[in-house]
Amino acid sequence: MTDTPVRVRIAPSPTGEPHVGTAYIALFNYLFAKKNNGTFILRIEDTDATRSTPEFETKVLDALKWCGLEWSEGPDIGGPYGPYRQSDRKDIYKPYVEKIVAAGHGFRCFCTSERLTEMREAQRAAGKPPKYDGLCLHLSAEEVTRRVESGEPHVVRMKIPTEGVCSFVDGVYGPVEIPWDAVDMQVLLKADGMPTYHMANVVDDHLMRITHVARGEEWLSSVPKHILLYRYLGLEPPVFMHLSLMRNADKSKLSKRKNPTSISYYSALGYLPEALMNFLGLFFIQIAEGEEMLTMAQLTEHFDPENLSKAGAIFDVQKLDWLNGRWLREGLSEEEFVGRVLAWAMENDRIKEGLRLSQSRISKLGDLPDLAGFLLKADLGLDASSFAKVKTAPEELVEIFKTVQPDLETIIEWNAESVEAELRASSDRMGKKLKVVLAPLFIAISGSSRSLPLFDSMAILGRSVVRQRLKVAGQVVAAMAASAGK
RNA sequence: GCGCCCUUCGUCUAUCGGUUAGGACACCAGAUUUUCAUUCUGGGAAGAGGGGUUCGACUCCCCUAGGGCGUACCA
Repeated sequence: MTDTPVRVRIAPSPTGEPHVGTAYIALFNYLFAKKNNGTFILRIEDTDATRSTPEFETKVLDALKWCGLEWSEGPDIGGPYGPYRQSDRKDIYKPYVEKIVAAGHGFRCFCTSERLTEMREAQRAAGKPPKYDGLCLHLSAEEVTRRVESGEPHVVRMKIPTEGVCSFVDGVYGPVEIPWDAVDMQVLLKADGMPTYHMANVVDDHLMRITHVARGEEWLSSVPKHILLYRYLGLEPPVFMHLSLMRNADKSKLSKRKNPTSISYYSALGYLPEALMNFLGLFFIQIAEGEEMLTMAQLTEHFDPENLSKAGAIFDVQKLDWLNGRWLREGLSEEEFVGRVLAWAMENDRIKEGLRLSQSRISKLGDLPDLAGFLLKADLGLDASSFAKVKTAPEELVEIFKTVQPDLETIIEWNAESVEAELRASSDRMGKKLKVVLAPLFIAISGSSRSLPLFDSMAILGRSVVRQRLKVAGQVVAAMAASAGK
């Protein structure tokens, strides 16, 4: 397209467990860079100060490294256009925002979030699309100055054309037209002084010389805002490429509630990064017939962003399993296989912790697999008989699982103490004895009623594995209740 | 609700107006294997519906239906 060197980026937000969707977009960018002799960079988008944490940032970096997606510039290794963490770039955005305001393309808005919420509710009730009503659009310069100087909290919004359409060509979707009327006066600078995604993204992509922006389909409808920002700033926009999202079995956007979505879940279960990348990469190449087991180099070779499917693909674990099996038996030598297994078992001190907790509970080493084997298992094989020893009624078990699952999601830092605290609180809220709540959880997590301490086990397994086990157990229990009710 | 997008076997897809609509995963059957797995062979399985355009539509156009995303001082 141009002869400027290709530069692409993955720009994750450290607000949760690293998501396979992030790996999917990262892989696309990585392959795009490789294919075009370009540069792949990593930028952390932590402008949401309330949700971003350094712990998640570390996890994101580790997860992408595990995937084998190495970046040439990033917060950990630096580079010529740093810093690569948006919270460290706070001061960089200010002049750009000021430029937009000075040129009359943006304005300060003093509306409270309460007023905005009411406004949107009223609009919705009236059957109108919720949009900023422009209350602060025509404040006099004097009033704005006065209120700013008095320290009144405010944001900066961008102005949007009142008529016409925004036409652009997406690298994947082709020509797209979105009426300006459908675009809201987006906040660019938040009251806390941080830019919003839209502002930071445009400025950083420009400053970091990004030539192609490949990201998820959920951004497609934001493109008009971004194009407008480039125009306001007198900058040339990059090529936009939007990738269809991976879906749950019911076609909704892949979500942790319905599917394991954490990269760490797949590594914890013993999927090979080669297989995961192979699986995800298959969405970016078009193979009519022929070999589907492909290395990163082969994926690069076949990579073809011109003919991507625009329909979101369902995350098919069975195909992943097949590929992973082939990588295990065909992709590794015997020595490599042994090495991988050992490394996997030792990951995150799983074995070490498991052994520590087992020492006082066994009479011979051979008891270990029965006692602690669940720490390594991919599938516990639970069914109704697994809960035979629990005297609690199935309906009550259903209630317990239904309550505990969302409660555990609220935990910020996942460890034995926080899990214990949450489960105690959860039991109290249900008005049940801790024992009653914990007994079925033991089985859900370990597959047995005799096992290692629950809280420690849950901490060792990690939240994504625990989430999946509770989900599976919840389904078993629901089926029990259903058949008991008949 | 409004805006944008999407629609071939259960799933991922090939087909770029003329094919018995091909492949892969999954599934079923058979063979090999002391068991199991692997491997091999075979099988069932698809163009959402309705209108056009055309000698001819999965393929181009329109409508309907279904689905997805967006609609935040979240990204």
